[in-house]
Amino acid sequence: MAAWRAFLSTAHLLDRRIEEQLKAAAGLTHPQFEILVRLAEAPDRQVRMTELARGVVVSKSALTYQITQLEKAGLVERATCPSDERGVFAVITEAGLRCLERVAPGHVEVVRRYLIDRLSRDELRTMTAAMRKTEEALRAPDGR
Amino acid sequence: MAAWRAFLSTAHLLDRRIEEQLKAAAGLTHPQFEILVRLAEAPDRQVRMTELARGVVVSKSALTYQITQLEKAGLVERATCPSDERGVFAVITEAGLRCLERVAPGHVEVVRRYLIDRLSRDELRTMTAAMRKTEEALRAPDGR
DNA sequence: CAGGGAAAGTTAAAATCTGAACAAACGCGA
DNA sequence: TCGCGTTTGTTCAGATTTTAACTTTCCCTG
Repeated sequence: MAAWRAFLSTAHLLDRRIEEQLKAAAGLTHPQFEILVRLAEAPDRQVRMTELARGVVVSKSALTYQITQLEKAGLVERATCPSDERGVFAVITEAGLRCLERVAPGHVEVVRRYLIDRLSRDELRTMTAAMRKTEEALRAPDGR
Repeated sequence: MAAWRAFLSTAHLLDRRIEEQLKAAAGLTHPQFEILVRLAEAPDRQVRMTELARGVVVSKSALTYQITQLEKAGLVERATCPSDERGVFAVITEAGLRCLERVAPGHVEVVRRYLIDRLSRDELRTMTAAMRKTEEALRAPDGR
C-alpha cells in the first residue's frame, strides 16, 4: 500500500504543477490541453467525441463542456460525421495548433523536470511497462 | 513522454474505479476516504486542517467543504486546538472508524487487483522509489 | 422492413473544486 | 509591549464535473 500512497500523492501533486503551468502559459486547464494534444495527433486532426472522451479519460458530458469552451476560444471546432448522423467530430483549428506549439515545450519541461529526468533509464522502462499493464487491465471491459 | 501518457491515463482510470467502488460500498468519494484513512492513522485520530490538506493534496477550501460533509454524515468532528486559537482539528468518530473498517478491505482489493498484484516485486519496488523521488521534488518549496 | 435495444451527444441540476478575499490569532523584531 | 507581516480556517463566487434523463440515430433480429 505504500506504493499506492506514493503513486496517488505524486499523481495529484504533479497534476497540480502542470495545471499551474498551463494556466499561466495559455489559460488552459490540463484536460483542455490533453484534448488539444490528442486532436493534433489524430489523422485529419479530428476525433469523434466518444473516442476522445475515452482517450482523455473523462465523462462524455465533461467533454461536451470542454469542447464548448475550446470552441469559444477558437481552438477547436465541431464537425458533423458524414457516415453517422449522430456523430460529432472535434477538430482542432489552426489557432489551436499554434496554441499547442506555443505551450507544449513548457509542459514537457515540467514533466521532465519532476518526473522523467529523476528516473534512470531502467526505472523509466519498468514504470512504463507497469503502467501499461495496469492501464490495459483497467480498460478491459470485464476488468479481466 | 510515452511513460507520462501511460502514467496519466492509468492514474485517471484507477481513480475512477476506486471512486466507483467506494461510492457503491459506502457512499464515500475518494477524497473523503483518504481523509478518513489519514485521520484513523493519526495520533489521537486527529489532524490539523492545514496539515490534512497537505497530506491529501487538496486545497484548503476543498477540505473545509469535505470535512463539513463528513461531519454531517457523523464520521468526523471538528475540535478546537488548545494551543492555537485559530487551529481546528478534524477528528474521526467511532462511526467513522467503523465505516472505514467496513470499506477498507474492498478498497484494498481494488488497488491490489489492478495495480499491486500485476507488478513483480521488482517492478513494485522500482516504482515506489521513483514515486518517492518525484513526490519529494514536488513537495520541496522551491521545486528543487 | 418494422420494432426494440444500444449508442452518440447534449442538457439540466446537483455536487465539488478552485482562487481570491476575509477575519481572527499568532509571533517576532523594534 | 506594540505593530506588522504570517498563518489559519472559512466564505463566496465562479468554473468544472458528475449523474441521470432525454433525443436522435443506428443496427440487429424476426
